[in-house]
Amino acid sequence: MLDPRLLRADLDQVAQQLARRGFTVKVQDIQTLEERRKQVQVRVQELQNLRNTRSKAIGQARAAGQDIEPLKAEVSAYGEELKQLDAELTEIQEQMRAIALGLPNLPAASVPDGRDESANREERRWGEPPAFDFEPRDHVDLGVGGGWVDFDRASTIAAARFVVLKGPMARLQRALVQFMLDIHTQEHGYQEVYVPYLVNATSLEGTGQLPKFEQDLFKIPGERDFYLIPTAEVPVTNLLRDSILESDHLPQRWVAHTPCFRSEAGSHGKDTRGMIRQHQFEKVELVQAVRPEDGQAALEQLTGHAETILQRLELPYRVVSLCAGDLGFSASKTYDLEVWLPGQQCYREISSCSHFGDFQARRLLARWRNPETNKPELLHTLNGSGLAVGRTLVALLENGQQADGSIRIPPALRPYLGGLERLEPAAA
RNA sequence: GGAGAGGUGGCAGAGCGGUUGAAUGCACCGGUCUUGAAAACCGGCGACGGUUGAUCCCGUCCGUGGGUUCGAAUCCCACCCUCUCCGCCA
Repeated sequence: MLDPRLLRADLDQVAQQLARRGFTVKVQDIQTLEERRKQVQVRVQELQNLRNTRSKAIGQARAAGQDIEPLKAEVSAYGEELKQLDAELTEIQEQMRAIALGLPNLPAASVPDGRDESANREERRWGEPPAFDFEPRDHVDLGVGGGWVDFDRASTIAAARFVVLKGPMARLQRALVQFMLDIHTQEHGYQEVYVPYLVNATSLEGTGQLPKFEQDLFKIPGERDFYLIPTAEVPVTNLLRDSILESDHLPQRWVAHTPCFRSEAGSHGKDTRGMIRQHQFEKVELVQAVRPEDGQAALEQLTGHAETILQRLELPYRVVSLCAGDLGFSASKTYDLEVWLPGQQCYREISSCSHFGDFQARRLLARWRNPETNKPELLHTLNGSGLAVGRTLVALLENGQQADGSIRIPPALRPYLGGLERLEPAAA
């Protein structure tokens, strides 16, 4: 959520910045509503003040043994107008909140202009795409051919966009999770957390998935509705909700491994082949809460933490700065890490690292006590995948493939696989 | 699932329906004392919003939402959460 004071004080400026995203702010509607809000609120507070002071007078008059009936009649008379205006004020405030919840974050100044991903800016590349002296296959051919991956069975168990991993592939996934968690906890200073995979609507509103993007989520209806988490960002960032952290507890760094569930509504026909876009996938997520002045440096650092994983796995990648039009709803700046996939002959997103400024913190009421003012102030939050495990499997398969269909395991991962150097296809 | 207890400021914890936004303690901030620190003492210290150049001031907030009343932290109803005991159970 944006600062409501900024919305009141400089709405045109907000509209201008959001236009960079291709988002149109209904400036006139908001201003009209705001004027009415002010008018009604002033009158409501006036009436409340009258009621309070006159009610106190009743208490005093009664204590003094005076007749309080006339006073009671007077105060009752305020009741009707107050009740009506108060209801209107509540209504206006709810409308305002609904509007505010629907406004995306302001793009940071360093975010490039542009409407869609074609305008994203490549920042740097790491590693060389491998050269093959044979026609490289994609992960579906390799995985199914090796007897490690079964899409057909998954679709009979659940539906399309699910997968069954078998034998060494299931083990490889488990190894990757351990590998990533070990690096982030032991080398990068993150605390590992285990969190709920079902969350309530309030948590999703806090991080920005609700109210606008309900169609992207799996909902579990019941006496109380729950949602399957689309990313660990939701439960982990909500560790901060309604709290005030002491400054010596900052920065706060958490890492969590969770499954992620996405409905992928609206992406029909997109990436239907393979494990790139699934309803369920594993991810290791990094989350940080920092002092506002540290946010920018923290984004660079967090992105570097995710890059470390790719480097240790010897996977070639590039870093892309998302343009304003391609930014996620809550993000003010995002770097995507894109891994090279020989099967598709292109770079594909494997991690997304974002800085949210105080956008999430305001929704979450996530604060820290600034020692300089001794007042609670909003934190800045960040997160990034470190990495998406399913896509890491894809990348390892495609980049490590050999002419005979076996897969080379990068040395850094071997200790997690009992020293295994290659995945050998199951005998046909 | 059954029975009971409870949800109050950063934390702990008081609070006969009427000058209680809320005692007290801890923490925190400022000061006195001290070579320095600690201790002791003095003073300050909730959040959010409106208004303001900044104060003052005003309003709202005692789990959430309703209700009773001239007036609710305090009474009533519903819901949520926590704890204890019993049952069941990975």
